[in-house]
Amino acid sequence: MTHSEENYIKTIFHLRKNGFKEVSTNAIAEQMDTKPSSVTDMVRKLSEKGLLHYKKYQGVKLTDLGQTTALSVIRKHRLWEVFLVEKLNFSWDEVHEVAEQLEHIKSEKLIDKLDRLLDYPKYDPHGDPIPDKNGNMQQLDKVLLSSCKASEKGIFVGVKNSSSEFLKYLDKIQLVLGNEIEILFKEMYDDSFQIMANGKKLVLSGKAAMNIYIQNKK
Amino acid sequence: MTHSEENYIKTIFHLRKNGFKEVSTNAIAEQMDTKPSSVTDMVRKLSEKGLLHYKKYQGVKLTDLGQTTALSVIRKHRLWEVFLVEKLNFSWDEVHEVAEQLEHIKSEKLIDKLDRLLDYPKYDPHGDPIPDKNGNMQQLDKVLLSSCKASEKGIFVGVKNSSSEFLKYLDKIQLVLGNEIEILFKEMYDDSFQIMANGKKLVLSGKAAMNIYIQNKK
DNA sequence: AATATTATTTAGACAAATCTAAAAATTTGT
DNA sequence: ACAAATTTTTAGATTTGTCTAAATAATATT
Repeated sequence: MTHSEENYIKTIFHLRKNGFKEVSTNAIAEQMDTKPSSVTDMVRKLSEKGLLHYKKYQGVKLTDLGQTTALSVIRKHRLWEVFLVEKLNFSWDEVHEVAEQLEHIKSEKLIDKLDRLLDYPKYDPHGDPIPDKNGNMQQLDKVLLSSCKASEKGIFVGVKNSSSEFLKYLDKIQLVLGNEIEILFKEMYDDSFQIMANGKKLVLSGKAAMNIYIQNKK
Repeated sequence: MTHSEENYIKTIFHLRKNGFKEVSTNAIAEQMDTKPSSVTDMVRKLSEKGLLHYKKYQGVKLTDLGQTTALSVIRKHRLWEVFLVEKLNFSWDEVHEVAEQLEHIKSEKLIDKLDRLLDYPKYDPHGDPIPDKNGNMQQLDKVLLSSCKASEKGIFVGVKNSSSEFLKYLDKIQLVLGNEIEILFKEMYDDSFQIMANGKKLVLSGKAAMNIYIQNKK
């Protein structure tokens, strides 16, 4: 598989996960910053290779082989991200770009050994689950902060958007994965939140709250 | 720079080092397992990019920019090899292929941090020197075992040929980088050597002796 | 020095991944 | 339900890196 093919498969996997049944040509094109006509060509090729189901005008769906392939690439990406943060002291907003390259290195032995070096991590630096060798991953039942009500408590376990700007913003306000969060107040006017985290009071905009996952405590 | 371009530059650097003034089209083609006509095309392109000097029918020579580029790729390759052996417990005969892929990852920060993680190694697992950020490397004044005479002593500091077969052979006879070697006898009939290494007597063929570098003790 | 051999380049083609522009199919709106 | 808007596909072109086959230049041989 080429880098490009792997990127298509990975993108289709992510798009499908985000609630689409069949993934449309335009959606793929937009996500990958390419033209719909290019997507049609590639999708046809991937279909011939048995990685996805494709019928003209009807979008695509990964086959089992396609799923497996996607999970393998995602596993590599996330393991490399952990390596970059844990072993090389990258900050969590710097790792994505480099991991995009590293995920295409072909060596099963390399990934197995990397996994062992990192002590078989279950989550990447952004809280996303890392598939194991068989493609199984441990998904926390997390909810968006924006969907929570006043007085609820939880633990900050992930971000929805991993853009560098958002991650740097979280660094600045010292909100760190694993922090306990208590919702003090929700402002209905603009959907902003007052929370207590890490012993400090914080105000989060509605936009920020829509990108923070917390694991609810009952 | 593309992977392919980097591979050409690296190959040309190595060929030139091995005693050629101008590197010929055919030599490059043979080394890279491609056709001379492909080399001509690529060499023309690299010349336009200012990485090497090229005049028709007269072979090529790297420019300063080309040298620098080659050393940068070689630095990455060798650092990754150290990482694979030291941190992931690869054996020295398994690292080359994976490092061939990793050497093309583009991130200066990554390499700087990897260098630090490994504590700024000066040599790779085969004894080859690792260029620093400025392209400087510490070349030992080593000689081939095959060029030595009886009673000479030295330290095994490198291999000329890093083929997997040769490296596995050395593993089998337990000859390890850093071992002290004493030449007991050179058999003129077939250029084989009797040596003492590691407290053990070994017989090395002329072929093996031509691929073992030792640092002479005066 | 003329000829044979070898090395190198040129010309034209191909596969991969992309693009633009136009055509066709599907979906939407009234 | 039919026209309008949108989505998707097709057709043809481009770039990169490669190839084969033929032509040309350089080198070696006698």
